[in-house]
This record gives sequence, C-alpha cells and structure tokens, in this order.
Amino acid sequence: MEKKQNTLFVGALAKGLKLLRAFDESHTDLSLSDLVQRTGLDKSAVQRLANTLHVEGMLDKDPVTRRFRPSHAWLQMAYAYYWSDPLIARAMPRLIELSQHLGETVNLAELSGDHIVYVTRLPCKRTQFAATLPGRRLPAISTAAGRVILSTFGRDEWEQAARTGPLISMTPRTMLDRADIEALIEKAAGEGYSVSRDQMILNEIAVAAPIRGMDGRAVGAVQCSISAHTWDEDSIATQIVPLLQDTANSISPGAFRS
Amino acid sequence: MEKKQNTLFVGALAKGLKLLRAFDESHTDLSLSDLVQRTGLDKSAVQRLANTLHVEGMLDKDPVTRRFRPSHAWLQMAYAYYWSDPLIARAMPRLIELSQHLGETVNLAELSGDHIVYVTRLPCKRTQFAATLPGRRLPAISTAAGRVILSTFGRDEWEQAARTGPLISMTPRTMLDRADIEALIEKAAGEGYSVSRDQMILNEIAVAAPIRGMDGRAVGAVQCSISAHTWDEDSIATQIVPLLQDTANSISPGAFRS
DNA sequence: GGTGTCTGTATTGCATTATGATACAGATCG
DNA sequence: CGATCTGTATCATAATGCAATACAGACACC
Repeated sequence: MEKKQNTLFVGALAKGLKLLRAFDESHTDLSLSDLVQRTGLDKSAVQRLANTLHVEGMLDKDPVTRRFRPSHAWLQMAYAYYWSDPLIARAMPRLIELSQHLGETVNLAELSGDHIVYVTRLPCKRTQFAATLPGRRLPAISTAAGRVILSTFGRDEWEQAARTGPLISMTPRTMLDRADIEALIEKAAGEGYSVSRDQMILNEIAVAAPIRGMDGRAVGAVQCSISAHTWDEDSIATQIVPLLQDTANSISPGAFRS
Repeated sequence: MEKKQNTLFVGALAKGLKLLRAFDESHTDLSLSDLVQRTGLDKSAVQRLANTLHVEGMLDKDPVTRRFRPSHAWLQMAYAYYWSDPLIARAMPRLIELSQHLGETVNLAELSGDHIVYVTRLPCKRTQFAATLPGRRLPAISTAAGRVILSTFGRDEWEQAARTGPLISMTPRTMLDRADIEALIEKAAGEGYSVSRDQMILNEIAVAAPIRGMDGRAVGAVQCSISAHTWDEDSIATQIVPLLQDTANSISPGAFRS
C-alpha cells in the first residue's frame, strides 16, 4: 500500500474502512480469512481491525461461525445521511404523492462522481430485489436519471461524461455505444426528461426528470420505473412525463424555465 | 478515554468511528471544531482523522464552508446491509404487496439491543419526515413492533426488557408506566399482534405482527402505521390484523402454530 | 483414528505511526 | 485594526499499531 499522504493521514483508519468496504451484495458475511483475501491486508492487522469494529458495534460476529456481518449501525449511517441531505426532506412528500398517483415505482437519484445513487426508493410493484434498495450505484450514463442530470450541465461536461464514464452491460440490450449515449443526453437536454428501455432489467422502462438547483444545474432526478408490458410510448408521454416533471419542479428550490 | 482492550484494539480506528457517529439527525454537517466538541478528541487528532475520512470518501467537505457532511458512501453501507440481512429479500416483495393492498404505510422492524430499527419503510401517505426513513431507532418497549417481538421471547426476557429498557417521551401520551407496558407485551403474546396509539406521533396508530424464526422467537416484525382519523378498533381488527399476520407468517422461514 | 491443513486466537519485541503541542493564516467581529 | 475565532501545516517524541510467531480447535482425508 503506497502512502497516500503524510502526517495528516491515519493509515489505521483507512484500513478499517477498507474492511467495511469488503462487504457488498455478493459478500454479505466474511470470515477473518475472507477479509484477509479481500483487503490484501495482513492477517494480524485484519484480526485487530475486525475486532475493533466488532467491539465498536460496526460488525456483528456470529458466535458459532465466527463470521462478520454488517450491523444495524450501517443503517443508522444511512439515517444520518438522510437528514444531512437537504434534498430528501423536500422530496419525500412529493415522491410519495407521485408514487400513489401513478401506482408505479418512484425513485430519487443523485449524481455521485460518474455514477448515480438511488437515494430513496418507493417500490409499488414486485421487481428485481436490487431495484428496491436505496444506496444502489449505477453508471450514470447508462441510466435515464444520470442522463437527465448530466444534460443540465452543458455540452462540455456531458460530452466528457459520455466519453469517459464507466459502462457495464447489465442486459443483452444495454447500450454500449458512447455516441448513441451522447445523443440521448442531448435529446434529454432539449426535452427536459429522459427515457431508457431494457438497460438494467429487461422489459423495464425508466423515465426521469431533473431536479434543478438555483443555478439550473440538476441536483438530482425523479425517476419512475415501469413495465414495458403495461405502458407504451404515448401513454408515457401523456400520463407519466408531465406528472414526473411537475414533481421534479416542485422539489427544485428555484423555479427556472419550467 | 480509557483503554478498552489491549493489543487487539486499534484506537485510531475507534476514534475515526467516533467521528462518524458524531453525525445524526440534529447534527447534519459539522465543522472541524464542532467535531472536536462532539467527540471530545484533540483538535489535531480530529484534523487528521477527518481528513482521512474525507480522502477515503466517507465524508464530503464543503470547499467554501469547510464543513464535513456524510457522503453517499453512507448509503452504500446501507445497501450492503440490505444484502447481508437474509430477512430483507424474503420480506420485500410481501411488504410491497401488503402496502399496495392496504394503501397504508408498511414497515419492517428488527430488534437491536433494547431498541428497534426500522429496516425497510414503504410510506404510502404523507407523514412526519422521520417516519419515512429507514435506519431509525426507537426504544423497543415503546413501539408496537418492539413489543410483539419481545412477546415471543418468553416472560422472563420481556419482563426484564419492560423493567430496564429505555423509555423516552415523544408525545404527551407516550406511555411511561413500565407495568402498563409489560401488560401490553403479555397481551401481544396472547394475541399475536400489538397495537399502539399516539406513542411516537399523535393520532398515529401502529399495528405490528411478529415474523417468527424456526425456534418461534421473532426475528423481526411487520408493522403498519395508520391514522386514527380513518381507522377504528373494529376496522383494524378485521381489515388490518389478518393481512398483517398473513404477511408476517409468509415471511417466516418455518410455519409455526400459525 | 491418527495426520495434515485449514481455521480463529493469543502473545511479544520492534519501529512505524499516530500523537498533541505549537506556530501560521484567513476569516469574522467588535 | 487589534482580538478571537476559525482551518491548516509542521515536527519531535513515544505510544501504538505492526507482523512474525506460537497455540488451539475443527474438519477432512486417507
């Protein structure tokens, strides 16, 4: 491990965080040696760090299998986050209203580097498990929400995002051509919303509208996930998009060019 | 700070976690000196630890105010938690179904020490902001969910909980008499569900049913929050309780005495 | 039922690393 | 324009986290 910085960087803390990050959707509970493998740290170090995290209540330890698991503290962190992000309190009541009106799943997304994060999710229909969980990250340019957000940033910025942003194929139809993606962002900039099909889940359509800050740049997006079996292009344009945009605008602090 | 343990306890990591815990609903963004105050740590230590957390992406830093805020990583931790807790994947589809059937807010709660944690929330109506956020902790014995869970643990355990568990007054009607609370738990044990009124929010009624593990002890509870204006005792008993219990039972791994 | 190889746990001496005092700088205030 | 807050940077000291050990229990494999 290369020293990141000196004197104001606490390596031991960084290593501890590395342990926490070793847990993800496909690594839900880890033994001591799993942690050693995943972090690349020394066995002794992992032993001490994991023990500390356990004592401090950040990791649960199964007394029989001796495996570590995320504790409820991980949810409390999210709780603290929700209070710290001023968008949430503004958005929540409107999102609830929207989801009840539409009877469809509604999400709040924010940009985080070159990914989007689903901050709040209000699932109304059965769907893929991952699609019901807040905190999920997806490559920004692969999602309707990411593209509408980028579309408010101006051509230079979205061009760069479209050309350098990460792309992973989730379905056989995931769009991987960066020029096509750039065109979609441009389209979103003109229309004020974006639609995607079959990108993350087959037969799933996502529609997203930007929540603009005072300067016109999006601070997030309201997104709606619907089934391609029950909605077609027309019904989306007439029944979903207007409500979605109204909701997004009502969340925006300043009212800008509608 | 007293040394907690020796040789397998990493103090620097523990202090870092202390910084993270300094953020909560009423402390959403903290300056360096705020952190010093809240943690009781040395200024230099906080400086280094906060910087580390920032570099590692756990804290966002406002470039102008220099204040720290929880980052999106805090949500990712919740995401990892959701995958690690086997109850979530089982419960989610059923909770969605239930919330759509009832048209009312449905929550999944788990016991965490002497508190309950709302793990998943599916708000269907406008309500208090805090009541829409997962990760919220409440004193177990003050909530319907906590009481049904405890009621499955046997008299000895629930007695102790009722007598020693934390209690805070959230509304003028919050029940503070431990004997009354114990009686409610006993009632819940007999009926297989629990109801509470005006405990956390005025005019709010909570109904909860236990999700039992293979051994009969509850591993969580399905809870429903409704308005006292639209529901009365009878309609709750006939329309809510059965559905709630069915849902809870369908989530339970083993089928026990219904 | 031994023998080998996995685990997770405990101990110890050494030097790396975190420490906290200090000094500097940029605000905001009176 | 001093005074007092901030946040930032530097540095010598020793305390603290380190990694090499050795130990113990579980499992599997002849």
